[in-house]
This record gives sequence, structure tokens and C-alpha cells, in this order.
Amino acid sequence: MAVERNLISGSLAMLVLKLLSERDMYGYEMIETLRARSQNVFELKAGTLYPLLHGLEDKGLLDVYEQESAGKIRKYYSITKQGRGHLEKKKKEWKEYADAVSQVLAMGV
Amino acid sequence: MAVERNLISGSLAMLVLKLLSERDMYGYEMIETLRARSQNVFELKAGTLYPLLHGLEDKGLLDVYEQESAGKIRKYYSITKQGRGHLEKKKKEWKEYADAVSQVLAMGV
DNA sequence: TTGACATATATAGATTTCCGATATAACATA
DNA sequence: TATGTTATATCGGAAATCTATATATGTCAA
Repeated sequence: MAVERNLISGSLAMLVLKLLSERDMYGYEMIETLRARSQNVFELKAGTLYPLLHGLEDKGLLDVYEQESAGKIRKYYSITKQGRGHLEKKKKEWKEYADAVSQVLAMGV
Repeated sequence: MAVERNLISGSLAMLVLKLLSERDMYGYEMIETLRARSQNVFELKAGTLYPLLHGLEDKGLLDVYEQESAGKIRKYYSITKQGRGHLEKKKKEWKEYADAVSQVLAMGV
């Protein structure tokens, strides 16, 4: 694929980075925020998110720190400069892919 | 996911069904047509397409017949009534998903 | 106060999609 | 005759995501 193979499924990483580009969040908060913003289309599972976050951290796209909030220690994730660069690239690829799909679906009979 | 898990990668099956909803085609023709319509964004591999076609046939979404064309026996694929129903459903899901992604990307800062 | 439910993080195993590599074969053209 | 294009096919593997499971805390109602 001219658009990376992982783009489509990989859109989840893009969405997470997008949320973190606005403000630091902890995992559970991302699940709830994505659900709300997408009108319940994205029902991200914890078993999907946490391995994804660890992977993004390993790649240097996110930083993590612990912070108490409402009596609980939570893990907050923060996007790095490299992460912002990655997000821009992924947004461009998503647009390219979505436009191509529209193109194919619209043409013909 | 409210949108089926396979939707996104599964968009490939949708695109193939879309082509066949216009006219019968053989495998290689689908690869070339998808490439052309998407301005080279979709570079579908033979190793992806043929197993996909066999799977769609097993599910009753496609029929196959052999026909000579330009001195060669080619396998033409034809979409079934069930296949058309499946295509409509997938198109709706794609739209739902793509809109949700746009929503998340557009909001916030 | 006890049980149920929501919050919060985490890992292991399984499934699905798709690609790379490889194989075969016919035709076109240089 | 050699090379490239057309055409179909399978196997094995990588990557993304889900299911199931585990753990622990806070909250609220019975």
C-alpha cells in the first residue's frame, strides 16, 4: 500500500495521539473521551489501549508520569515533540486513504 | 467497537464488492482498477486479493465462472444478491467510522 | 456493612487482515 | 530466446485488536 499497511487499524494510535495533543490524559479518560466524541462509535477496550500506550511510549511518542487525582494515583500520558510529528504524518495518511475510499465508492454506477 | 472490528481493514472487501456491483471482473482487473481509481493509493497485492475472493465466495457473496478472453481462460467474479446487501451494510459502516474519525480529529485545539 | 458497580491498569492468548515470498504458466515483444 | 507483463494461487508471518482474566480502589445503595 502507498498508505502504510497499518494506517487503517493504526488509526487508533492516531486518535490517541490527537487527544493527547490537546491535553495530558490517563488511560481510562481516553476511552471515555473517545466514546463521547465519536457518539459511541469508538468503544475502545482497555485490553487494546494499554498495550498500545506502552508501545507508543517505547517509540518515544509519549511520556508518562504518575499523579494523584481524587485520591488515586493515575498514570498520565503526555505527547512528545516526536509524537506530534508522528500525529501530523498519520493525519495526512488518513486523509489520503479516506479520500481514496470515497473516490472508489462514488464512481461508476 | 460499535463499528465491527474488521470494518477498517475490511474496507478492502467492501471496495472489491463495489467494483463487482458495477460489472463482473477477474482478479487482476480488480487490482488494476482499484489502483487507477484511487490514484495509486491502493496497491492491492495478489497475495491479498485471491484469498479474499475465495473467502467472499465461501460466504456466498460472490459467484465465479470461467470465460475465455483474449485467448486466456479467466476467472470472472460476479456479485450475488447477498453480496449487494453486504456491500450496502459495509458502506454505511464505513461512513459511520470515517465521520467519527473526522469528528475526533476536528475537535479541540 | 456488605455487596454491587464503576473506576483504573495490566497481561496472555486468539483471531483477523494483509503482505512478502514463492510458484506456475501463457503471451508479447525485443 | 530471453525478458516482461498478465494471471492465478498458496504458505507463512507480522501487526492490530479483541476476549478473557486479574487486581485494586472508591462509591453508593440496600
